Parts: sequence; structure tokens; C-alpha cells
Amino acid sequence: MLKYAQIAVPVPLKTEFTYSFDSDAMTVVPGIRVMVPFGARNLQGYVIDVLESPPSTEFEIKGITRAIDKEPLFDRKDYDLALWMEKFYFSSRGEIIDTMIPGGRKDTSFGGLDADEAIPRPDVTLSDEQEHAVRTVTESDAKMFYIFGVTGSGKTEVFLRCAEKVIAQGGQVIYLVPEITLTHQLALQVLKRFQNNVAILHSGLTDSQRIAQWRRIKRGEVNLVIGARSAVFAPFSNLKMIIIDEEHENSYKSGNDPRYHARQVAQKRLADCNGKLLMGSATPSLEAWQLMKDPSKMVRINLTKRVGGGAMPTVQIADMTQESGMFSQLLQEQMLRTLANGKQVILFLNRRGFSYFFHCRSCGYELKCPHCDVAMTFHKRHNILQCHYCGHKQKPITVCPSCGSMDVMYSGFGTEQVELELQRLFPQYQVARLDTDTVSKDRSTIQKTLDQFRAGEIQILLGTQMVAKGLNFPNVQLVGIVMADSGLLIPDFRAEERTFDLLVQVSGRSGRADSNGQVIVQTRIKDNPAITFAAKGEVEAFFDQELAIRKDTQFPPFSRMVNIVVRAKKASNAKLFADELATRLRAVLKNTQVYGSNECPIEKIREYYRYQVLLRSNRPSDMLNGLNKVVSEIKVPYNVVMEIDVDPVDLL
DNA sequence: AGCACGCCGACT
DNA sequence: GTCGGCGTGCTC
Repeated sequence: MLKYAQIAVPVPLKTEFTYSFDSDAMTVVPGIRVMVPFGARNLQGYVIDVLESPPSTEFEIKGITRAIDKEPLFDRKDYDLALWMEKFYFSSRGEIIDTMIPGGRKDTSFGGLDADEAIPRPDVTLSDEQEHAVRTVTESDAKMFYIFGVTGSGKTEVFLRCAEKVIAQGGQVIYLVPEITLTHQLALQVLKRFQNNVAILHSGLTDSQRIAQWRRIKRGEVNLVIGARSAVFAPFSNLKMIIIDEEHENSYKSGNDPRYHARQVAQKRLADCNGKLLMGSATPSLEAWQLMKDPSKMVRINLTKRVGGGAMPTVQIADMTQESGMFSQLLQEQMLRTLANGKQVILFLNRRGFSYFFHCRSCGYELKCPHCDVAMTFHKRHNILQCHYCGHKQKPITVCPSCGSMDVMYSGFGTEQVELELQRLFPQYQVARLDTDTVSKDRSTIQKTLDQFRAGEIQILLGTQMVAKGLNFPNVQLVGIVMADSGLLIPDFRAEERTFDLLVQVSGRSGRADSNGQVIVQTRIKDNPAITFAAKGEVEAFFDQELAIRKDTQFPPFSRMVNIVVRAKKASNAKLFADELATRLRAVLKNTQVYGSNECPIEKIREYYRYQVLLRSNRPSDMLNGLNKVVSEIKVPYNVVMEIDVDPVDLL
């Protein structure tokens, strides 16, 4: 018999499409994937509904090519969640379902760090603090809990015990970790502990492996799921708890089209099933910090002691305005001393490459990527200039392309240059560099480098973000932050929060086994609160004063924001529409400030000129409802692209 | 978002 | 004369 199906397709259109199929020839039920002809292409679609007769005959109805699944991959509740996200994040249901179900969009993450810290120690008895934490979470009627604990205080063990309790009572648990923390080692440990009761959505899985895991979850064969951001969609039918480890991490917010935040989705899911949200970090987001002030909203649980013993390191600041070169006197001396004692050093710098700016001293010309409004980074090893935004590569130049002068200079150093300098200054020691340039070739290099470092074959480990988190090397006694300011110079109200988080996390790598840990923070702005508070180890004081600033200035969490980016190949088209949009928004939105349109901090990326309109409100429903109205009414020209980011984590 | 169609410039 | 640039429109 000829039947019809409503199908969502992964395109940015907030509609479903009607297709026909012969129910005698194929089985099509809601929740399965099908292949459908869509315009000139063939797409994977998601069956929302099956109908006996077509809803309209205004258009030509095409037939479903084939059914992909036998069993449904999602149900009505999942679909409702997708609809909620469609409205909340201004996305399309097709793209949302495509992100929820594995095998759709590619997960761009690559894992691989050896996060010893997260490894549970099954047989240890809990400390009093941990014991108390588990009891509070499992016995209290509250719905949100926050484990605020220093690095190494045993949060993971508390999380796992809570999960065990929930599962023992017949509930199901999702455990979210930041992308880089989900490692083979952690996976093995959790597997050992939960055996075939856990599904691990590891970034190394292939699409079909992911689907296989998804089916196990859907059938209720497991009661625990561990994974990064998108694991928040795991299709449990009796979900009772979601755990978010390292809650402050930005990787919980998706950077592309449904720009969802896993924490928000988690809250939505839990509200619908009356489950508990359990989060934790040594450096909570200010949103969480604010909520913790009111125990009726979120219960705060402190873990104050490192379980393995070991005191927090001492922190010194090196004022780089008084120094020349990339290493301060202090850092050099202490490195020598530490190395001479047979101890190891980790150096952190958040910039890869050799140097950053090409500048002509005759005419002032600055070299930028031809496709982006971004300086090109020089990579010495491959002797190439590269754009870190679009990947464009070109030959290095020695003459100014504008005036022909040879009086040019490269400035601003990255990890590649630091590595060279280290080899020059400490020729008797082995240096290894860990950043995307040294690692992307093959993933095993990370593990190999870390193994060599652990074995003591390498004495100085230099790296970007990659060395900031999770590493636990007992023999590391000195951590140097080569340039703490890099994150502070960007125009973003979260710059200080992020810098502070990073400094605290990196500092946590020093002195894990004994009490002689040392951290040296090099900076040109030594009085910046992010730096001074991190140096003193005053975490709570920093968050309190930062919260006070946010309150005064009415930034989140005391308001909500939406960043609307309008981009087009021709700047004038982007600007024209952005202005029109801003005007409409100003006319319609109540209790909302509308800023712009303005050029984005990065004006051009990949040949697209970018303008932004920023919204801010302390009556978010007014802002979001009004925005919905404007967006549905306004006509976006074909030559411009509009991207709406609700609760943005950065404003670039 | 893709992909096709269609209308103007510089090339074998 | 055509190849191909991107501006415009559409997708059951």
C-alpha cells in the first residue's frame, strides 16, 4: 500500500518533507533513518511520522529510496527535545537530529591525553569528604549538585559512586567529560568497573561502532554512558542522573550549528524525567558559581584535600616588562635548579608555530591571510606561512610585498620558537613539544612523548592546551607559564575567567607527589586579577570579585546574551542586512539591549565579511521570544548567512 | 547547506 | 566561439 512519511532532513530549514513509500516493499516507522532524494542530491533523513494520506498536494511527492534501520533510533521524547532545541537555539530539527544521532556529523574531536587524574581507584576507601559528598548527592531531594574541589581531590571517585547508587536503584546515568579527557585508560578503568553495563562513546569509534553503542543504550542493555558533549543525547528511557565533569569547559558548548550547550540540554532532559544534575570542577563557571550561592537552586559540596597527599604548589610571578627575551631570569634559574636536581619541568604557551606577525618597518605593511582578517603564522620546520583560521598556506616572504623594502621583521613567538630557545639554553636536557603541529600527524606520538616524559627520557615538556589538563607526573616540580597574558588581550568579557581557569589548571600539574611544587607565571600585566588571584591560589575570592564585576556591568550570569553574526562575500551585503536586522530588533525587543551592527572582531574569515548584532537582557524570555518573532518575519537575502548564537562562550 | 541554472568576462 | 565565475532560487 502507498503510504507517506514526514521526514526531517539535515538542512537549515525548519520544515519536514513528505515522501511516499510502498508499505509492502519496505518497512518505514517513526525513528528510523531513510535515504531520500532531495533536490539534486541524496540525503539521509529521519522519519518523524507515518501517514495514510498526504497532508498536501501542493508539491510533487518523491519516494523514499530505502530504509536504513530496522529498529527506531529515536522516539517521540527525543523528537520533542529536538523541537525544544530548534526554538531555543534557532536551529533546524533536521540538523539537530543529525547531531543527536551518531553517524551524522563528524565529531571533530581527537582524544588522546593520558588523564591519570580521572582514573578511579576502585578499592580505596573514601575520605570523609568524599563519603559525605556521595551521601549528600544520593540522599538529598535537591536536583542540582556541585562538587567544588581542588585538582586531585577525588571528584571522579565521587561521581562513579553516585552513578553506582543511582544504577542500583534502577536508574540510568550519563557521565559527560570534556573531549580530551576521555582516554583509553579511563575507558579501560570504567569498563573494568561497570563491565557490560556501560557504553563508552569514545572519539576513536567509527560511525557504525557508534550506532552499535547507541542501539545498546536504546535497548536498555546498559545503564551508564560515558562520552563528550553529544553523549548528553544518549537515548535512555529511565534517565535519573547526568554528571558533568569539569563543568567550566568550553567544549560543552557546540561551536557549530545547533550551537547547544550540553549543560542546558542536560537540564532540559532532567526536568522532564525528574533526574539529578551533578557537576564538578576546581574552577566552576561563573554561571555555576552564582547558582551555588543559593542552596535551594544548587547544593555545593566542597572537596578541600588532595587524596594522594601533596600540597598545592607555590606560585611566583615574573614581570616581563622588566625582562628581555622569552624567559625571565627567575624562570631560567629555577629551571636550571629543578633540572639539576633531577626533576622535570612543564612549560605552557597557548600559541603554536614559530612567529606570528610579519611587519614592514618601511611602510607599516602587515601580512594577513588573503582569505581572512588574521595574521599568518610562520612555521619554521615546514618553512611555511599558515593561516590558523582557514588553513591557507603560502611561502614565507623576506621582502615587503607592498613597498619592496627588505627592512621587515617577524615577531611574536609560539611554541616552535620556544622549543628552539630551550634547546639552545639547555643543551644537556631533552625537550619535547606537544601541540597540534607535533601531534596531528599520528595520534600515537602523544602517548609516546608522554611515556618518554614519564620514564624521564625527556626532562622538559613544552606544550599548548594539551599539557594543561589531566597530566599527573610525580616528578614534575616546576611549571612555567611562558606568557599568561595571551588570553587576556582578546576583547571578551570572559577573558579573565578563562585565563584564571587555565592558570589554576596548569598550576595543578606541579608537585603532584610532594610538597615542593613550584609555578612561575610570566606576564606583562602582573596586576591583573586573573593573575594575582591565581598566583595566591585564592579561587573563591577570584570568583566572588569577578561575579561582583559581572553584576555591576550586567554581564552574564546577571544577563543573557545572544550573538548574531551576519556574513557575506560582499561586505556591503552583510552590513546592509545586519543594520536592517538591528533596526528591526530595536523596534520589537522589550527589555533588551541591542548593540550594533558592528564589524566582528575578526572582520573576515574564509572570504566572508562578518558583522554582528549583540543582544543582552535580564529578561531572557522577552529577548528570545522577540528574537524568534523577528527571525521568522525577516527575509534573509540569499547572499548572506545569519548565525545565531544563544549564550555564546565567545564573541569573536 | 548544497546544487543547478543562468547570465557575463577572458581564454584554448 | 566556449569554460567558468558567482548571483539567485529551491529543496517534499
